[in-house]
Amino acid sequence: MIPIGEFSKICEVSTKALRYYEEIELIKPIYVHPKTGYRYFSIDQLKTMLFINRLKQYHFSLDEIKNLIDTNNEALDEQIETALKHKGLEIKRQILVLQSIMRKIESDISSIEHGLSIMNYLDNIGVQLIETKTINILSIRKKLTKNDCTDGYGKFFDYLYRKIAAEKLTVIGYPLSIFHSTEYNPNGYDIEFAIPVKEAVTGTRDFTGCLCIKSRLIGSYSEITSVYARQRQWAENNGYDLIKSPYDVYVTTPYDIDRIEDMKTDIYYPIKKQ
Amino acid sequence: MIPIGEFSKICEVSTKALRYYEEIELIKPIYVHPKTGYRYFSIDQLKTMLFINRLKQYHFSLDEIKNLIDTNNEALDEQIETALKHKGLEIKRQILVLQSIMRKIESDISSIEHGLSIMNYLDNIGVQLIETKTINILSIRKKLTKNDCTDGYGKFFDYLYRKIAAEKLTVIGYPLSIFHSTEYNPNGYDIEFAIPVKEAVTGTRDFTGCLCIKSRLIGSYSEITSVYARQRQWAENNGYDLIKSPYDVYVTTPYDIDRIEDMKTDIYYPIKKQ
DNA sequence: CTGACCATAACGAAGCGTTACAGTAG
DNA sequence: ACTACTGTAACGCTTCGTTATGGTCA
Repeated sequence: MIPIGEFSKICEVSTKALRYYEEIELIKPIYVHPKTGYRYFSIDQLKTMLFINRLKQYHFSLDEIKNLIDTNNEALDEQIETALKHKGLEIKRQILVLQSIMRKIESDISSIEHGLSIMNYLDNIGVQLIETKTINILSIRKKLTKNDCTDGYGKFFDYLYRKIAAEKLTVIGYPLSIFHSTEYNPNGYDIEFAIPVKEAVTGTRDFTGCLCIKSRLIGSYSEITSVYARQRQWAENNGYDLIKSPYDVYVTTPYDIDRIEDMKTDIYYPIKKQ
Repeated sequence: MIPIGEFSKICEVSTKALRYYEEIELIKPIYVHPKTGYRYFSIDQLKTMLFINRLKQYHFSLDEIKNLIDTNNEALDEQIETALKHKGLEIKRQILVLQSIMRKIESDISSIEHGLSIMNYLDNIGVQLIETKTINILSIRKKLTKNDCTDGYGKFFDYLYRKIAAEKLTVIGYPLSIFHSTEYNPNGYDIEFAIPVKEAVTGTRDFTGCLCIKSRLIGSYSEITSVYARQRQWAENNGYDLIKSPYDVYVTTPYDIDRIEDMKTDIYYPIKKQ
């Protein structure tokens, strides 16, 4: 029977934490004095506590840990193994994210060292006025949630390309996606994926030409907001209003190139004179 | 003049977030209608907002961002560069931590696949009873905060080794550290760093021998709690009480070996019969 | 008039740390 | 009696998301 303070020292877990763990029913003292409320733990609970510590070190949340401990001992190890593998993947993803952040930070630092402001690139985003022509496109329109987006749009284009192959259609332009919902919507996006084709068949439609501004985004798609911001600024300065459904033309795709930094996307935004 | 909803869409920042940012004075609308309270932003604020987004992506806290933005524009870029470099180091550290977690997870998974429970190693920690001899040590005693600890104890031993070299003393044993404070203390530790030497000179003292239990820790020092837990369990089972000031003897040091997994540390805990 | 947009206000979440105040073990 | 330990209770931190309720713009 070990009082809370000593238990705390052995496991290197604060008494506050131990009380909190009791509250959320993660680990309970084996005995609580009915009058004083003093908590007492057993030597055997050390093992449990060390297990909890280890999982915490692996970035498991207390809730996840609780689920792993609550499990009755049948096949516990299997569940732990599954959980560990799962967490391992999560950690790997985090590492990749951090590494990509590192690259961006380094690139920003080198910008500054070359005398450029960190947001300088914004003013360098070119904007040109262009009158697009009406083209025939094969397309599917989808309402996507945030999650769908992180997976990338590849699967939708795959679908279109399969259809093109099956029906022997003739591709006459780069793939594009048309954003029917306004740019940012926490619930999801309404996006039409399209590929220009020669033949007018079922599933194709006319994509009407109009007056647009066009900018080229080079590099990761995550910079897209900057382009929209710049276009809006340009429109304001030149007396135009942005109107419905901007669209992106993928001049290169991830299939074509190795490095995200080389990706090229043209952003078109329909406009009209104020 | 852009109302909050549109501004939100352009920057991909929720309106709730924008209102919160106003509250903490990170970015304020240029105009708030006095009667309706409607917020309006300017096109120029897009740039600021995108800058904030970027720093957020780099894991800057809103507070840090605020400080970088509040700064009057003199030498702003220099400050940003400093901040970026600093954050870069932080990210690098995080990557290292995550990578070490990955290795541990993988090792645990392989344990389980070999039919071992994940906490199995605990029962394999050996404990032996031993009567140590009194030795002469050169030592310094320090009160350390948590931060000092994460840096490692190297610098303290460096100090001792320099002294040994300067005074031409004879080393007669492995370096050790004696924990005078009880094991876990949120405010810091009271630790004595020592190296056994032959000569009795200023700065040396007798380190009195006593009855101890001894366990060997192989691998990262972060498993130390497990050893303490195991020793306590052993003591309980065998009718001993742990008494003051456990100490660690570094049989290998980081200088000697490449892989943390090969590190060997002997943990001594003085005991007495109940 | 309707629907989309905006406002304020208060609570919640994760995992404890931090007072503040008072009883208890040895 | 003294001191170190323990108890409960309540608020704080960070960054918004989530209702709930009601006014406003086109």
